[in-house]
This record gives sequence, structure tokens and C-alpha cells, in this order.
Amino acid sequence: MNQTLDMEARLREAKLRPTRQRVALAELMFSKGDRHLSAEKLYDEAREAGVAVSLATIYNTLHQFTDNGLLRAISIDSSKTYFDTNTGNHHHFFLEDSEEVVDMPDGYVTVGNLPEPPEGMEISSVDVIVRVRNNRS
Amino acid sequence: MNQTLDMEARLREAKLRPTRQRVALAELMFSKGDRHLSAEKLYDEAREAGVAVSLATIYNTLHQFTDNGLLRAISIDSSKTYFDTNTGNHHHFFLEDSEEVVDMPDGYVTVGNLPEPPEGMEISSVDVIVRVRNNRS
DNA sequence: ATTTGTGCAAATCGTTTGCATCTGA
DNA sequence: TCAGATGCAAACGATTTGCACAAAT
Repeated sequence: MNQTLDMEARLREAKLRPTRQRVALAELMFSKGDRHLSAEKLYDEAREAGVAVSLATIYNTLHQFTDNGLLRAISIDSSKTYFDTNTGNHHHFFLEDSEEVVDMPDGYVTVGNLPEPPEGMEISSVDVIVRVRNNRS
Repeated sequence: MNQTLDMEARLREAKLRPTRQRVALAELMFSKGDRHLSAEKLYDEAREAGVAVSLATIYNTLHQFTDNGLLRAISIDSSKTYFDTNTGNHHHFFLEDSEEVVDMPDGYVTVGNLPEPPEGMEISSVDVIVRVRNNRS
């Protein structure tokens, strides 16, 4: 069974037209387990894989996927946005030295005793980021 | 008692020369309780207050203050960096609608059951960000 | 045939840097 | 005096946008 067909179905479910580029990018992102990609990194992978896409399309695609629930955007480091293929509830380690984002499996981390959000506000999400570094820094 | 003198002392303690601009900026930042400022916002406040500083100096100053423990940098939203005048241990609410950062008093939020950091790594800091929005979005 | 997506290059935004000029100790 | 600070404008890197062209339904 061709993976491409699965991706097409997946895109249709997300109400996105399965165009050449979207299918190719979806395969790159979703065929290798959970990943945390920056636009630039995905762009490089696409070129390596011989997929012709422009950087603008990478950004468009990443945002469309995010809006339609296929990806989750993570802002950890000002300057770069990471897109997480794991949209489930979980938190992250951020490796300061290599600027990599690593999943912390769910089941870990409990956040307790949250104060009330400000008047008229509701919680949209709770992000826990544990910054780590090489212990000989 | 002139506030300026206090700020000068404070800068000296942090091993920074109390220059005209640094003293002025420190006063703007530290005289009004805990604040979360972006470089641009501080720049605007400085101009309003009639303090002549360039944006480059604002950035330099903000980073020097951060390196010397007077401020803490927060990356919440890719794209903008916020500088927190509260360097103590605490977490934040991020108001998605207005893009404001608000302190969550310490004593709240307990993070439990953290997994081991990856091999050879040590925890540098743990950040909890609770994103909130208007409940009629 | 329409609507939606794509590519390119130019534009934007926050931030940084190079360098000549000033200023505080 | 003279290391360290400042201002300006140009450089930057990530991201967005405008618009003509191409592809999907």
C-alpha cells in the first residue's frame, strides 16, 4: 500500500487539498515518528529528498497544517518556531546547546496549584519547558 | 532622597557603569513594580520621558542588565523577547489577545514528576507558561 | 471554469553589528 | 588617558506578502 494514498486521505480529513507539495511534505514529516522541525530544516530535507518546494510554501503549509490540527507550533526560543508532529498533550526539553526540542513523554510532569487566570480569561494551554544543557558548561 | 542615586548604586553593584542612559532606563524599568517589557516598548517609554537613547543602546542595555542579573529574559512568543524585572522564581500567564506577559505569583504552580534529563544534561531552568485568552473567542 | 495553491522576489519585523565618536572613572 | 558606551545606519535571519502563474475539483 502506497503511503501517498494514506497521506492524501489524512489531508482530506483535515480539509486540505492533497497537492503535490503538501503530500510530499506530510510524508517527510509524518513518516519518521515524532519530530520537531523548523521551517528551514524541513526545507532542507525537502530539497535533499528531491522535492521542489519554495520556502514560502513550506511556511504556508506548516501554518495550514497547524491550523488544521496536524501540527502543533512551539515557541521556545525567540527567533525560531518549531513544529511538532505530536499534537497530543505533552511537554518539552529544550537542549540549549544544540537548540533542539525533545519530547517529554506524557505521564510525566504534573502541574499543580495553578492560580486563577485573570478576570474574563480562560486557559488555552499550559506549556512546560525544561531547559537543559551539557553539565560541563 | 534622589532615586537616581539608588539606581547608580544598583548599577555599580551589578558591575555596570552608571551612565546617563543606563540610569534613565533603569529608572523607567524598576520604579514601577514588576514589569515585562519588550525592547520596543521601553524605547517608546524612553522617548516619551524625554530620554534620548537609540534602539541599539536599548538592546545593549537590556542584555547587559540580563547578563548581570538585573533582568530576566522570557521567550514566549517567537518574535518578541520580553524582559522581566522580577528575577525571582516564578512563572507566567501569557495573554494571547493582547500579547502581554503577567506574573503568576510564586507559591503557585508545582511541577512534579519531571523525567530525567537526557544523558549528560542538567536542568538549567523550568518554565511554565499558561496561555490564556478571552473566554468569548 | 473556478477556486485554491505555489513560486518568486520584494517587503517586514525584531534584533545585531561595525565603526566612528563620545564619556565616565 | 582610555577602556568602555553610545548612536547611527547598514546588515541580518526568520517570516510574510503581493502578485502572476499553475494545478486541483
